[in-house]
Amino acid sequence: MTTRNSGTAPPTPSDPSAPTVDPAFATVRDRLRASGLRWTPQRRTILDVLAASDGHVTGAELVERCRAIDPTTTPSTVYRTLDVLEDLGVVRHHHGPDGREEFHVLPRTEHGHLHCRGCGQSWEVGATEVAPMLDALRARRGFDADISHMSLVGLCAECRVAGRG
Amino acid sequence: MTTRNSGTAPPTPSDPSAPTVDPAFATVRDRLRASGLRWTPQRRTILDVLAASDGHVTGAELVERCRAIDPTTTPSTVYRTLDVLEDLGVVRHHHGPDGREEFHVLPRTEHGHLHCRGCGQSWEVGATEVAPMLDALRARRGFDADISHMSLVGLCAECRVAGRG
DNA sequence: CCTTCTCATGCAACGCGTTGCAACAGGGCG
DNA sequence: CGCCCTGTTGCAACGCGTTGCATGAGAAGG
Repeated sequence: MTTRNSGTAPPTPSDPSAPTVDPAFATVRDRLRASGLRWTPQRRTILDVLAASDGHVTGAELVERCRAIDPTTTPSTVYRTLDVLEDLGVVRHHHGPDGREEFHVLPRTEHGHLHCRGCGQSWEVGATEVAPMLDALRARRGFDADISHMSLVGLCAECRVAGRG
Repeated sequence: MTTRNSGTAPPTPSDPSAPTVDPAFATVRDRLRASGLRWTPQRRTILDVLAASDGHVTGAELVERCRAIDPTTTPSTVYRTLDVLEDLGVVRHHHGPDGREEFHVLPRTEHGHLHCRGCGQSWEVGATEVAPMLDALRARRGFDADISHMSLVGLCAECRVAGRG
């Protein structure tokens, strides 16, 4: 294992050869340690992959990209690390229309997801847009729904007009 | 297999030795044929299982129950038949908190689902309860969400008080 | 009853994700 | 520096669900 000391230097974002990294990633190492957890080469690989990803990525895609960096990558390690990172708030996951996992990196704002079963496209839906329903559920049932895990399947405007679905 | 007759029984117990079957199941055979599809022993097995189920059942459970009737049952046949039956409206499926399939037999009214990640319980949520959100989505985005596929994960009142999750 | 057209079945293999377990390795501490 | 504790990894096996393909069997028509 190459145990070099690159990448995670807190005070100096001035290495011109290194890609610019979101500061949120830089703290992960310390946040792990602060919880008694470990910083390992495998976790660094996954963090690198996440830093280079945006939007929605499936679990399988992440595994594949990790393997591109380190061919010895194992699925179980990736999925277990993703669980840990979700606890830290680095990623959020929900389930696509087929039940497969989709991960969202560093969500700036809480949001849910819409998936069109006609064209397969998907959209984000902001917290404010579903707030009335969430409030209603909380008021009537005391149920506090996690919007970032929400995934609605249906038909988009285009596909409705086109008569798909 | 205790085949009890449920509350609102229509008055036609023609064959006393045969279990009383919900009339909705009786039409399945003809509706299949009307679509150029076939009525097979395997499909009959699955229909029998469904008729004896209520509430939410996972795919694996259905496979297992079919095997109890006919040990030669194959998963692929069961899942493919469930797809067909979903087209006919006999079942509806959604994905549980872990992404696994859950089937709902003969839904009387459209409804979505709430799953508590604290205690694992789940509840149905009626169409009217989420109608405002659906209307808003349709109005603002033209997106027509399928409520019966909706599955919200969160914390129920009890678990919130207990500080779980 | 037999033919024929097509749908359905079973099998085997696959894909995604999870789990139990033994071995490994961070990293705090003396 | 080296020990030790405990979190982490990799492996192998599993569970759920899907898919491609060759074979089997509904059911309509002669």
